[in-house]
Amino acid sequence: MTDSNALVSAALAATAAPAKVSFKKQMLQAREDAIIRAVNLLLAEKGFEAMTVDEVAANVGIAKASLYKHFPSKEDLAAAAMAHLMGQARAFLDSLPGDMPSLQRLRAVVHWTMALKLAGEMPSLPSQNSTLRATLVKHTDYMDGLMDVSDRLGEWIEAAQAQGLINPALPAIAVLYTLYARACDPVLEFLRMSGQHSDAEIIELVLGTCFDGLNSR
Amino acid sequence: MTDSNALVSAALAATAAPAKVSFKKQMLQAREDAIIRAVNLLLAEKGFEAMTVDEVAANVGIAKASLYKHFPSKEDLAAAAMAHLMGQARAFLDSLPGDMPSLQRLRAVVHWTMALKLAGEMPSLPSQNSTLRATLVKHTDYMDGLMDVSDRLGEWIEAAQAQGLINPALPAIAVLYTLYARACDPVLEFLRMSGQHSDAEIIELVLGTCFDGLNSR
DNA sequence: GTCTATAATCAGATAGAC
DNA sequence: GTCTATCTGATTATAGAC
Repeated sequence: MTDSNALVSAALAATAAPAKVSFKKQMLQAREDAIIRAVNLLLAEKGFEAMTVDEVAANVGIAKASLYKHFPSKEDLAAAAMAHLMGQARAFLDSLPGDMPSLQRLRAVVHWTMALKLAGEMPSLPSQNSTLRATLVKHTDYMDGLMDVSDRLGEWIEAAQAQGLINPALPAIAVLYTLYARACDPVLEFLRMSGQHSDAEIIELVLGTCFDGLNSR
Repeated sequence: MTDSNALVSAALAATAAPAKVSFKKQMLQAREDAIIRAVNLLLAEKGFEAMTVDEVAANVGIAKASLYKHFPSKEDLAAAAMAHLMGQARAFLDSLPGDMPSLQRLRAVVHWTMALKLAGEMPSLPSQNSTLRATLVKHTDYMDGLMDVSDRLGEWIEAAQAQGLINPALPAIAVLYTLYARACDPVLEFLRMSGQHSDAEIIELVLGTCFDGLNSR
């Protein structure tokens, strides 16, 4: 090996070594993204209990043991999917025009969650499973995202109440919970199963009953 | 054995035999009622998937094998609980005063279902489980009850729409599904967990958002 | 890190004595 | 019909070679 080759090697090492690490990290991240996508779809389709780790591995196209190298438990798979969902939600909140009124923002968010659910991309978790809850509250990415989203929605709710557009007699926390609950509303699937309406019509219907109620105005 | 004893025996047989069958049937029915009560509570507390047949047997105080003499599968346990719920619902519908306006009837029904849920007596089933669905649709008691309840609620909905009290632009089926969905609304548990309101206040809150919406009126 | 193979556990359902 | 004991299958998780 000549001196010039040595120099070239050194130069390559200086640049390629970090580049190779980055590439490996990219591959790792890409695989984990694929896993999370698969988990998300399965959670939306059949829920946490009915989803099996074998299915996840099969859908991703890797062995189950490889899955456990990335995520230490089934609960962590679900937590990662929920954290990803929170990331999507924050991105959507960011995408709303700066001059959009608070009430319209809230409607837009609920519209987005309903569309996600009808698209089969809204993961649903049991609210009673205690080991799952424990994993979720320890997942800082998820919890940070959830709190950020809640804070921002809470501000919009209070602003809309101050404008007299949302019923000021309702506790803001009750409004927030109602919005979250509408993201998982089974009425969406029921109406789709009835086969009488398009997805867009279903969303308008349920969005309308959420904000305007069943009674006439 | 004397003739008189024979006569007594015959008389006892004529009366006691049917009485004994009735008694046995009563005991059987009482035990099955106890089973259904236990299933109902467990379904309300942890849902179908998390409920185990061992738990049901333990709560009733009998062996698991005995349980399977009464009900052939876990799905049939859930179906029996749902049929029982439909029976309760029909009794409640019957109990409403004959002169009560349609809209008030609907509100009363939703109030009743929410109270049941907060009391921990509203069984909740996954809407995706296909083998469970198959068992449910084959259970004629349950299906008859469900259809009767739906028919009667449907009439009240259309009457309230004809009076202009419920939004006539909404398909009646969408209103019906919404009322059913509010019986399982997770907002009830969320609000209770927040610890800020009494059960009565929670029901009024959620009942209000259901019929009046989140927006101001 | 990925794989095959396997451990360990749990839950639904049943056999067979009484 | 009720019991104890067991079967059967599915599922989470891991060991160990490469």
